[in-house]
Amino acid sequence: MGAALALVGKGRHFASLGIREVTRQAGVVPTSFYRHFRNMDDLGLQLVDELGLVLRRMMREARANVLQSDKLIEESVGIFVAHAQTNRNFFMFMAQGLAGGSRAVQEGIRSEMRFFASELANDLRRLRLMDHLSDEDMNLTCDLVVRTVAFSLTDLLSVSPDDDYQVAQIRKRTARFLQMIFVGAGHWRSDGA
Amino acid sequence: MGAALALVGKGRHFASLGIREVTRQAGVVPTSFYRHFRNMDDLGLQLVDELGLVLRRMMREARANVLQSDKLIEESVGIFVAHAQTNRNFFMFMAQGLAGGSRAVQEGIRSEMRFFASELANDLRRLRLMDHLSDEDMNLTCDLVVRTVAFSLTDLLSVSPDDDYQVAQIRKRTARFLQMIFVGAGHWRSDGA
DNA sequence: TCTTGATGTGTACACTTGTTCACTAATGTG
DNA sequence: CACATTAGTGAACAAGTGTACACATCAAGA
Repeated sequence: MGAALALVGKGRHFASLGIREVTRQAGVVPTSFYRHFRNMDDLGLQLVDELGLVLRRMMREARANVLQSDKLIEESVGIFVAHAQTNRNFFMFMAQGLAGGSRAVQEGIRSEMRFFASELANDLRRLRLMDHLSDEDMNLTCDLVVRTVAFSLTDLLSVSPDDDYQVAQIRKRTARFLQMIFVGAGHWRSDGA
Repeated sequence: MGAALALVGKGRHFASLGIREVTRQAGVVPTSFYRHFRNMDDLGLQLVDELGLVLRRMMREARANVLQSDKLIEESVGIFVAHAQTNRNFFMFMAQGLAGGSRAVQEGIRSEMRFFASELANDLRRLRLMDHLSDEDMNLTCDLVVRTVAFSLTDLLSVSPDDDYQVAQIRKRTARFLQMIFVGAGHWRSDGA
């Protein structure tokens, strides 16, 4: 799995990886592959599972560091960007899987995102933010937030992680996107405005 | 190019297509490929060009049909969904290229999206909508709108085009996303709210 | 210490792949 | 008509691919 991620990190698309290629990168003979996975799709699914863990770690850290701050959005985006950089390959895999890849992988990533959005909704409720929103509209909002961040991920991954200026630019832009969404949510009338 | 799109439409990822595979689908001998393209990346780039045409056609139709209506958002989303269905393979290719694919293809698609967003900004200015936004914030808003629609594209493409219920659901949800964004933009103070 | 389960190895096979080259059929322009 | 350009063909080659099978290594538990 590490080898596959490494190749993805080098710019290859997961869908184009072959068994031999992956095992070669792993420094292992091709037949060994079958000891762990039935095929590449299987490998992809296990990567999605592990991606789930990464996302959960990120969420935990966000929750711990963002409680008391009034700069909730900037902080959260900052944490997201930091995690995306340290787990760059994982997030590349995720971005790739959002649209392409096997049906199953795509569905897996999508479901991780749904989970993430619903956790975000819980947190906002707990912090008594956006209290006027119906449950449905709260989910709508959080879904939109998660999508926006996910899209920013593709921006982030398309620039060098060392290009501090561009990274800061993306961070700022993402934060402003979220601000605009929350302004919209703040003025949203759940009874059909 | 049609053959490549057809394969993408069948669920294969563009990045995983090979020359022989494409020519086979095209009913032509592999060597013929080189009469038209230097390699698969080249094919991808030409597809991006043609995608640009498709998007422009869509824009023209949206402009023609949406002028007088007060349901601007719903209408526009409807037109988008309709085009996404009739050019399903093209839009699949686009969705795939958003995150993966070769650097050049990705940059091409991204630049189409930027163009689209700036055209949208022009239109809104011309209709004297969101007049209080600075140029920069107008661009921000339109960029967010285009991203949101692009993400909805991935939803749309992951359900059967005949599943009218799900398609309608996605259309409604997308429209509400956009409404929320525009509510946010409407209350946005360009001097740092 | 012997057994067992998990992991890795080496060889083999039948296909598929990208690309080359010289050749042929079709097309439209002078 | 003749001619030049464009598109398609068929054979060939070295390299890479997925997968099967029998065998080797090794850690852990009895």
